[in-house]
Amino acid sequence: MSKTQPEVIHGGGDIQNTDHKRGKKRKRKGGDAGVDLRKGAGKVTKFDDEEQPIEEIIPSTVPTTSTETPKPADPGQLVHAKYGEAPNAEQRLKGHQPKQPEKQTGKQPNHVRDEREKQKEQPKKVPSRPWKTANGGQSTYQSHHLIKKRDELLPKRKALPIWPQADSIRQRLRENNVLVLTGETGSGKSTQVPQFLQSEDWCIKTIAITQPRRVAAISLARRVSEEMGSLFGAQSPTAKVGYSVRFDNAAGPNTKIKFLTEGMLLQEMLRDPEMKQYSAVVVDEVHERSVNVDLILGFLRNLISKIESGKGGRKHPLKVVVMSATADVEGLVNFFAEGLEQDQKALETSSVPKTISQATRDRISTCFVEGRQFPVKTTYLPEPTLDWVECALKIIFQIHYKEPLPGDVLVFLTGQDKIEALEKLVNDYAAAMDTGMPKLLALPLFAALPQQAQQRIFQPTPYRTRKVILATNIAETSVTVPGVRFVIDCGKSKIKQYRSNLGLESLLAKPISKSAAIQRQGRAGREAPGQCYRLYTENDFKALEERTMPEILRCDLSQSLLTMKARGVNDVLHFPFLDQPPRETLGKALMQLFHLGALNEDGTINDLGIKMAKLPVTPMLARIIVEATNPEFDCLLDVVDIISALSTEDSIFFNIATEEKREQAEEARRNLYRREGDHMTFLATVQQYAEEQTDRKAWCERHFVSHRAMQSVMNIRKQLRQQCIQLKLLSSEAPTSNSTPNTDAILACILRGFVSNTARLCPDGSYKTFFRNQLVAVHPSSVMHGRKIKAEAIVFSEFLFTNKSYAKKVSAVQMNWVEDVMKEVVPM
DNA sequence: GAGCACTGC
Repeated sequence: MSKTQPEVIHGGGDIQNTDHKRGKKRKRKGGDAGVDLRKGAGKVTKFDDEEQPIEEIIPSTVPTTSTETPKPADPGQLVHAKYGEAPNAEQRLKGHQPKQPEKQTGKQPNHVRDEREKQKEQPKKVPSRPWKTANGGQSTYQSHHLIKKRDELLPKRKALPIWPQADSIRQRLRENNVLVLTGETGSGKSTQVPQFLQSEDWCIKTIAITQPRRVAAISLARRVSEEMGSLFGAQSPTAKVGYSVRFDNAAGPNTKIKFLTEGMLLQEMLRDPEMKQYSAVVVDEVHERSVNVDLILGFLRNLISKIESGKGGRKHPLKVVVMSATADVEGLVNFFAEGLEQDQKALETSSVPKTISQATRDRISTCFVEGRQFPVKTTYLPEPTLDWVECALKIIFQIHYKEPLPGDVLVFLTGQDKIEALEKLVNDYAAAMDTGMPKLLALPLFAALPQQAQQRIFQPTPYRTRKVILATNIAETSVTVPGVRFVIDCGKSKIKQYRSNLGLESLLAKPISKSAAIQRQGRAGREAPGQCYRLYTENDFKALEERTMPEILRCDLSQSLLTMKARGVNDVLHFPFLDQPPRETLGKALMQLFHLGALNEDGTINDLGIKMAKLPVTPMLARIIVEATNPEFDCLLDVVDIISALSTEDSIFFNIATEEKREQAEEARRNLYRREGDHMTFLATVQQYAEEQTDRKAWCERHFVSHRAMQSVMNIRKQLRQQCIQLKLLSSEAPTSNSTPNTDAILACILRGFVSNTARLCPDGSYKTFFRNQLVAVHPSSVMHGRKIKAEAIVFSEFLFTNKSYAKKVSAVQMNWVEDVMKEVVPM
């Protein structure tokens, strides 16, 4: 048996997985030969040692704590897969979402439905009649395979902490419509709760279960379909388990359990406010408090109040399960109870009732499930330190000298600069270690790191080596690092905060919250008892905030408010927010929407606003798209290309580490760079990439452009074009690429969306914003950075404060253009 | 001369 998790997690046996395994086998055979997996690439030997136990590979001289090592197939660990560990690996290796077979939307023949009904009565029975697969044949074999897998998984499911509570959970939801379920990490709640509910009498429609991240939605869906012995997603229209994430909808007419990202559920709520296609909505990972989760909870609270007071148009029940890892049960119960109480007292009264009666509170069920976590011993610094990089270095070596192998170290740092600094230090000191010592392998981990480098944390630790993973808070939620027994926590993380009065985002290292510190600490106890070193004093810990400030209190609300308005929530000031954003922030966001032309003077949404809300981009970018359809400008396709590039998360022009490489890259990118600025540079890049028909990957390599980013750009571009056709902004005829882009028209449109992000050149060569006269520097990542001849005015699509105010994604404009748009937007 | 982490019709 292998002790590594990724293999345990998928086992689905598709080609990617097999490759993944092979890669690791080679690696393991290579043993202490080195770290670089790619060395052996291509030379596939034999794989008959597939099941060779790790003990036979690692000589017995290596100190192990094998008695503490949990069973590799621990279902508790499998649940963690939703944090994206293995599928993340798989997916990121591919560079984009796994391609699903063509969606099959054909109507279900009656016999299939009958099968479904039968199965519902006797969930353990196998459908006697194998379904037809797209390629025919194989289905019987496949069905046996699925059932075998399902039966194998059943004992593991039964061992999950949540299993004994199944009846209790079902009972509580029969009594009440809302259940608040606190399930610690490893309890199995995400995979089991939907399965507990699917055979209930009230459950005649689909169960939706939301996830903050795409990979989590997909990997959970795969896991649950295996546990149910069902096909998965788009494999067959009869599949009972599906998922829906951006660019990839794998749910069909027979989907009983559907995992979706929070954003997708919100979009569905726009089309179907009463959620008639669902019998239950399970909101998972509520403790992460994403903006989307807050909106979903507000909408659900309104909907439940409406249903319970008999006003809804729904014909069948709707059950809501709110699942959280931390125990803020009280807050969530009160939140929903308040909705019920308020409804009884007639919705007109806007004042929130101060007291909630016990009777109302009893209408919200609660449930607590313990997790599966090993104890973690925590150590604090006796005195505070300023240099925690140095401090982390000492502790790493202290652990390495004192503690037996295996046991990797995970260090939480704030950002790339600190990670790279510490990486260098660890490597330098490790090189000077006594040759008799086990080796140390420092592995950086942050989102901007190329995928291949990120994958290294999943490769098995080489012989007589201890991994030291140096990570940002990507390792807190998104990536589960296997093999960690020691955590070092610097107590800080970089947080993005939007200041609506300045229209500026800041990205600064701030102290983390207690719950984040506990989350980090817990990463040491996933596989065995662990240790956590906090690089601050116990008093510092006690002084931390209890919870991380929810995102909704620190982000630009204009997009959320536009979504709400489009869904018919006009009075956004009285929307039930779990945490009420300051009135001023709401007001600023409303003003912004008004200036963008999305709202009427009375604050109601207009046709333009409805169109903007339907575009999957920020309101500013949506306004630019609509502006481009103005006959005066007529540059929609070019603008869509630019917006696609602006809205991809990873940068198209990745950073280059060494000086000589950088010069090489500048040279290679020269025919992409445009003197008009970043936006026209993006346009040239997208268009040249799109024109490349033979080998786009090679094109990217030649131009030092990120292929992964460009694939994502093309996905967004396709989606935006489709949406433009639906909104009748674009005629459906095949779009033809323009001869020469009309720069002036394009920049005029960009100006319309970003009037407030404009600055003029001052005599001393600096830029100051038009509105607030605030000093702003052109970011070094811009093609406009360091120009000798400076533009008289600039427009920028990002405004960020780190060590000073930076304009990112900048274009040169003429002073009178800015004045013209300003007159139009804010008539004086 | 610099880059916390997610996500959507």
